[in-house]
Amino acid sequence: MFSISAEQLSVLLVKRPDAEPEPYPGRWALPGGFVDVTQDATLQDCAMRKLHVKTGVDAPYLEQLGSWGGATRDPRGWSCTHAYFALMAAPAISAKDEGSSPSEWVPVETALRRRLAFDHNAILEAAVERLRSKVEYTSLPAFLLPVPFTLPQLQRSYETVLGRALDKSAFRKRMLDADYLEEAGMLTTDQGRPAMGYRVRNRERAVVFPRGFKSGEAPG
Amino acid sequence: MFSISAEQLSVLLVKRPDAEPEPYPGRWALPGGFVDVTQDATLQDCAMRKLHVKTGVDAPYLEQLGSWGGATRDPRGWSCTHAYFALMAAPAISAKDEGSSPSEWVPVETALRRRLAFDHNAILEAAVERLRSKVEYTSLPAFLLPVPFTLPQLQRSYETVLGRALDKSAFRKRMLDADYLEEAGMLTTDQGRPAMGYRVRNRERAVVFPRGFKSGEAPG
DNA sequence: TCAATAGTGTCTATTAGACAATATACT
DNA sequence: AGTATATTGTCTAATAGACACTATTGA
Repeated sequence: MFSISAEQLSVLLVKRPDAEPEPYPGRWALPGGFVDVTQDATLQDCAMRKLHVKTGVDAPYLEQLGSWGGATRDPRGWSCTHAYFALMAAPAISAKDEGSSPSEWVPVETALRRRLAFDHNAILEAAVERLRSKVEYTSLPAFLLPVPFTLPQLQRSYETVLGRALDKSAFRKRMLDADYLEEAGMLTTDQGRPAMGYRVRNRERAVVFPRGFKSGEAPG
Repeated sequence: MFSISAEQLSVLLVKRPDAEPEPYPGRWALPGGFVDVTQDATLQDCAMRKLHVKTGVDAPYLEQLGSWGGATRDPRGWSCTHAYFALMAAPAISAKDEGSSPSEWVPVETALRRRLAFDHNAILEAAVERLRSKVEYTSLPAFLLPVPFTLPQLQRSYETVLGRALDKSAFRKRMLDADYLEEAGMLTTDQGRPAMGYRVRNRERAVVFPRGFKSGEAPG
């Protein structure tokens, strides 16, 4: 689960219980859990359920990332995990409001420097790589903003994920030419001229642009 | 497992046993099977093993496609499958040389019209869609050819997958500018001028071009 | 010499980006 | 007015595609 927190691309981590029978006690991990065959009709349903429990968010952008399976990734034996990645607006309140287990939004660079539970470092790396590469040629960063948002805010969202500046004029042309945004009234900001607010027309799927940004990495 | 057979993008199908205890007896299905935790260290290893058993091919292009899990996809109960797709050169001999179970290379359009076992129609659709969309901006069709191959052959491979003609000059510029091919001596053909043979430098991963072909669908 | 295919050259329309200029808010 | 930000316009360099042309083989 990704969001922009403190001007940085951040990921939600949960702390594993300290109790010994569980593997990796006390370690930070990506949110997850076991499929419950009594309530999860599909893998996607399971991911949605976990996500709702953790964040209260109902309809984020959700995409299957991949599956990791093998003999050594869990000390309890051969196991397989199904990773999804979700994009959502920065939560107003910190994620810790559940009494259950501690969780926090951590900038991805920080998270990757920690030794996460299981093979979650590898999974997070893959997720960040996929996100960064898709941001070069899709509208994904729009899902990291609360609606409505302005084009300058959207541009900052792109720049935050990509870690480099983009040209304003070219950026606006790309977004408006793709015709995936609809106007949602003027928004006044703290300072300066107000800007048009937008929302994405179809929150189910991202828009794909015909090419990436200049000198941008190509999709993987 | 995809290949080009009879000038068409084709997929390997296997016939399920007629014995009743097995679900979907006698139906055509995508090749697959259960993970064997005693010999498959990872999911990827398992996919490689299945592929080798079915086709004898050792090092094709292999990519994880996605996972399908749910309560209704297998009559025996909640199940999860991990789909990979492989690209390989057209096998000289038909795939049926195993005495085990009947299998055949079928053009994808034909295969999709059949009622395959399980949810394999959906999986095959996803695979074809992924392949077609990635062909717009990657070097994937190079893996569908025996090496060495000529640029005209490579172009036909692209055109076969995409189902439309490409401009020769632009195509050659794209391939050679990407610098992912190395020369492998002249090849004489049945008729006309001989052509330079090429092989891909790195068979592990596909090359990504900075943009798609004109009017091509964008990557998904 | 002809048919067939491989390979190259030229021109043009498109467009992403650089960057300057203008517009609109608040103080 | 002056500052800060949003939005638009102009110019240019890069390039993909259209298409004509040349090159090299065998019959």
